[in-house]
Amino acid sequence: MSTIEKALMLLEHFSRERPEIGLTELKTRTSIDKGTLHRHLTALKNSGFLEQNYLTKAYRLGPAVIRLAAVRENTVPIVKTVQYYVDRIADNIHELVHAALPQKNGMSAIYAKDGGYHGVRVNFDEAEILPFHATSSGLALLAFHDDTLANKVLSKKLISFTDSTSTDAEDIKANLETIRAHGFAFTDQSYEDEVGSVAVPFFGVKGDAIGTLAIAIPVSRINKSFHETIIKQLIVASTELCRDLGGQIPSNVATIWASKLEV
Amino acid sequence: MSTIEKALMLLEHFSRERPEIGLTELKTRTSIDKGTLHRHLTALKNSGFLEQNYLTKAYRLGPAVIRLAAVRENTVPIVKTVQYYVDRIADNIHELVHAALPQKNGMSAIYAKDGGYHGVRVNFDEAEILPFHATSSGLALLAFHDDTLANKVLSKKLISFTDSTSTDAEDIKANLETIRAHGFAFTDQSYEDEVGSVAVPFFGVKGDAIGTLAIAIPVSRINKSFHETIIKQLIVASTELCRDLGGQIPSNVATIWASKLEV
DNA sequence: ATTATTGGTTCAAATAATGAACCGGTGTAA
DNA sequence: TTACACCGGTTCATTATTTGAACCAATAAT
Repeated sequence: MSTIEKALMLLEHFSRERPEIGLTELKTRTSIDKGTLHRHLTALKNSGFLEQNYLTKAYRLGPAVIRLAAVRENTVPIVKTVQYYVDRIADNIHELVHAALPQKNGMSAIYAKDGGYHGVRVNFDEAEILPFHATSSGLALLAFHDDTLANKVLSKKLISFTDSTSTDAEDIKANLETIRAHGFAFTDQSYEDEVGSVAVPFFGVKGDAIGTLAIAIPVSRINKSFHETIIKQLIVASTELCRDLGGQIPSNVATIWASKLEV
Repeated sequence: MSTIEKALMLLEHFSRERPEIGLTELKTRTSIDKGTLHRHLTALKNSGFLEQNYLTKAYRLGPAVIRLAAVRENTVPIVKTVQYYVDRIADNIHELVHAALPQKNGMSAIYAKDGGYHGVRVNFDEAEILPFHATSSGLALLAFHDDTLANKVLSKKLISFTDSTSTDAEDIKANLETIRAHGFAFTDQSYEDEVGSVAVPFFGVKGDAIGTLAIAIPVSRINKSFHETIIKQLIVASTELCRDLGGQIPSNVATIWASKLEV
C-alpha cells in the first residue's frame, strides 16, 4: 500500500464520537510507529486536512475538507438532491429516514431526517460509519454493487453488534441473493437492539449502486402493511433520485421494483 | 516535501471551474511525471478522495470528502455558526456578504449571502480561492495572523488581477500595517473591476485570525457613511462570532474596534 | 522527588517513490 | 487504409524517501 493511502487511512479514525485524537492514542489504534505517525500527521496538518488543538496537541480534522466538500457537492450535488427525497419520505411516514454513501469500511450517512411524531425514536448519528454487513444500507449496497466489494468486505472478520448480527460470510452471501431478488434489504436488530431497518439502493451511470435510502424503525412499530408502504416509498424515491443524478436502474431491478409497486 | 503533501496538493486543482481533470492535463498543470501522477491519483481514488468519470477517465473529487466535512463541521461548527452572522449582515445592508477560511493559497469562502435588492450584484463563487494579496479577506487574514504566513505569501510571485492590484510585497506589507491599525481591510477593485470590498478577521482561541467576514460592493455604491455602517456591522458580528466559537479577540484589536463603534 | 506518559526528533537501514521508455486504444487526417 | 498524434496507463532499474528503534523534553500523576 502506498504511503499516501496509509496517511489518508488515518483520517478514517476521526468521527463524531472521536473528533480529536492524540498521537499516542492513534498509535495504539493503528499499530503504526510513532515516528511515522507523527510525520504523516504533520503532512496532513501542513495540507490543511488536520489541525491541532493547541492545548492538548490532539489532532482534529482541518479546514481543507470544507472546501473540498463544497467543490464536490458542486460537481456532483448528491447531498442536495438526496435531501428532497429523504425529507419527503420522512414527512410521509413519520420515521427516521436517511441516505448513505459507501466509504471504505461502511456506509456513511450524508443526510437524515427524523419525521418522528412518535415517542420512541431511533438514535442516529450523521457521519457515523454503518458497517456493511450489519445494516440494511450496507447490505443493500453490497447486493447491488460490483461483486468484488462484497467479497472484500466478507473476507474480513465481521463484528457482532447484537445477538441478531449475522457474522457468517456464507449466510450473508445468501442474504445478498435474497436482497437482489426482492429489490430491497431488510434487517431486524442486527446493528442495534429494538431497531429494524429497510433500505433500497440508488444507482450511478453504470447501473451500479452508488448509495442507499433507508428507514430505521423501532421493531414494535413494524407490521406487514407498514412494511409495504415503506418499501413503495423508498422505491419511488430512489427511482426519481436516479433520474435526478443521471443514474441508471439496472433492468432487472427496474422489473422487480415495478412489480412491488403494482401490489 | 513529503509524498503525502505532494499528493494532497493535487486536490487543490479541483474547483467549481475545473471540477474534472484528466491525467495529461494535470501533468501540464503540475509538471509532475505522468507515472508518478498516475500512482498518486490512483492512491487518492482508492482512498475515496477522487473518483473517475468512467467515460472520459477524468478525475473528480470523491465521496470521502463529504463525510470528513460532516465530521469537521460537527467538531468545529464554523460554517453553521458563521451563517447566522452572514445572513444578518446581508439582510441589513443588502449587499453580498461572505465568510472565508484560509487555505494554503488563499481564502476559501465557506458561505455567502447576497442580500442584494440592487440591480448590480457582485459575482461570487463559493469554493473559489480568493488570493491573499488581492482581496480584503486575504489581507485581513494576513494582517491578523502569524507573521510567517504573510512572509510566505509575499515571498512568492504575486499575480495581478486588475490595473489596481498591488503586487509589490513592500507595498502590501505597509498596507498590512494600516489594516492592523484600522482593524479592518479595504480593497478598491484589486481583484475584480468595479468591485470594492471590506473585511474583518475573526479569531481563534490563541487570538490569531482564523477566518474573515467580508462584504463586496460595486464601487458606485460606496460612500463614507455607508462604509462606516458596514464596518460597524462587521465588527459587531465578528465579536459575537468569536464568542460563539470560543475565540479570543486580541486586546489591541478589541480596543480599536471599540473606538470604531463609538463614532 | 520520582515515575509514567505525553508529543516530538534522529539517523542508519529498509523500502517505496520516481521517471524515461514503453504499451495499447481512440480519434483524426491524408 | 495507413499514419500519426494524443490519450490513459504500465514497467523496472535507479534514486530518494519512508521507516522505526532509540532517544529527548515537557507535562501529569504518584
